[in-house]
Amino acid sequence: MTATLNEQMDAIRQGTIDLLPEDELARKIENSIKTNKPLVAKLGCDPSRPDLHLGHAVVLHKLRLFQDLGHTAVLIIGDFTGMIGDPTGKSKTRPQLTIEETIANGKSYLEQATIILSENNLSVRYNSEWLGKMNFGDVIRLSAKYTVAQILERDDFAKRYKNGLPISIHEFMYPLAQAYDSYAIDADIELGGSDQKFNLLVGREIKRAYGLEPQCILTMPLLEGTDGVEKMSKSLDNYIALTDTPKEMFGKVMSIPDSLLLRYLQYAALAKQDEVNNVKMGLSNGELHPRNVKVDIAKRVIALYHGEEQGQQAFEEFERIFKNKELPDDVPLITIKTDDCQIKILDLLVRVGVAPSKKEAKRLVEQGGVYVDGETFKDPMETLDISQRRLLKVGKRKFYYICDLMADSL
RNA sequence: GGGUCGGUACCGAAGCGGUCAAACGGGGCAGACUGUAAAUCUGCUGGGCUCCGCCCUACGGAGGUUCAAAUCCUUCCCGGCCCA
Repeated sequence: MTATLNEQMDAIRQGTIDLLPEDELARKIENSIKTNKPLVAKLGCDPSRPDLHLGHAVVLHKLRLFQDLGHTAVLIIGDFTGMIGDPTGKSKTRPQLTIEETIANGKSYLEQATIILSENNLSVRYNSEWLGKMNFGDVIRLSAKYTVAQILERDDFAKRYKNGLPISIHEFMYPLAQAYDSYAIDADIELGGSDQKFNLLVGREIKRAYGLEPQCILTMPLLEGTDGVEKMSKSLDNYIALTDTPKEMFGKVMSIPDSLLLRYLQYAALAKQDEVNNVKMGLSNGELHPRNVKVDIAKRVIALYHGEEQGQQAFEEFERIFKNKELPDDVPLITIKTDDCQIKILDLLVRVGVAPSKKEAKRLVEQGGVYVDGETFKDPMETLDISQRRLLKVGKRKFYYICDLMADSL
């Protein structure tokens, strides 16, 4: 542990929304330096959605920082709480998962999380380990430590209650269960998205109620998804997954609205505050072009997860397709079995999978979104000869080579 | 337990016997434009066919009334609110 108290605090503070209470954390760090004992930094994760994206990455990178500062990261896989389903930010009750599902998801979560986290000072715990052992009496004792009024302070509960939407009792238990995790591992600080603030604070209270030193809390902003409005989430399909290919990442970053540039620069590309300020100035005085800034962000995001070279390649491919309107470098070849190398264009679109039904295929054609060998294909009733390889393009970015199965093998 | 209101397409939300595959908004898709897969504008948005037309499925579930039901009746399931 080489970083001084101030260095640590400065690094930790970067980009946070809440860091509470700061002086308490400073004391903990001071003590940790003195006694040479690492702090326990906790991050709980909900394995109901096992696909990690850049939104999750914001907090994970912060947890990584704690590791880099010599502290211990404890990742709690909420296999037990997954069965409750965290209601945070939801206007609806979440579906509950079975134990088997949460375990499988938890495993996949861990694999992805370690793309960012170091494996060295990482401890992974499943909260069924302690929550699963509690009996009804334990649960009642836990719930006795919090009041309905306190629980209802939480914004989404309050809103739902006011709007006459259902809240199940078990949802009240979620924050308590999460808080109990903090007690179980004796966390010094818990990280989370800004929507987790309430849950994290419950962790403070519960630890105190059980006679331990309260935890500090740290929240990071919720990164907006590629639509620019909603927070990034899989269910809204506006996410950039950690496991997306470089090309996908590049395209998705390029599709964010200009208004999100600085957010992504800071939280997806992990630029430091002064660089963010410089870019902000550059954009407003016209020195920097938004498109180029976006390209830079895209490259840096890819570099984080796939390496710099991949970033450059993805960039070149993007230029090729969208600027020069050329072909991507890996157009898939799809072979189709026909009797006479003739196929109706509608059938073809359904077979290839670009349209779920013939109706939709028809619409695509009628709207001029289907091209064969570079020419717009206008008649939905027409038949295509595929005795030779044909290039099918649907919309702006879906490319396929189509060929009859028999012809291709010749 | 009683009363009352409600459950409509991917989501929100109109419709309350025929003119309803269902207004409107969001989302999604396609096109135009552009500096980008930004923004803006336009169109489309249940499925099948012998495709300017016809047919099938669909308005919480199951029955029923009617020439005709998302719309009326019965019953069941689910939810909100009020009373107990």
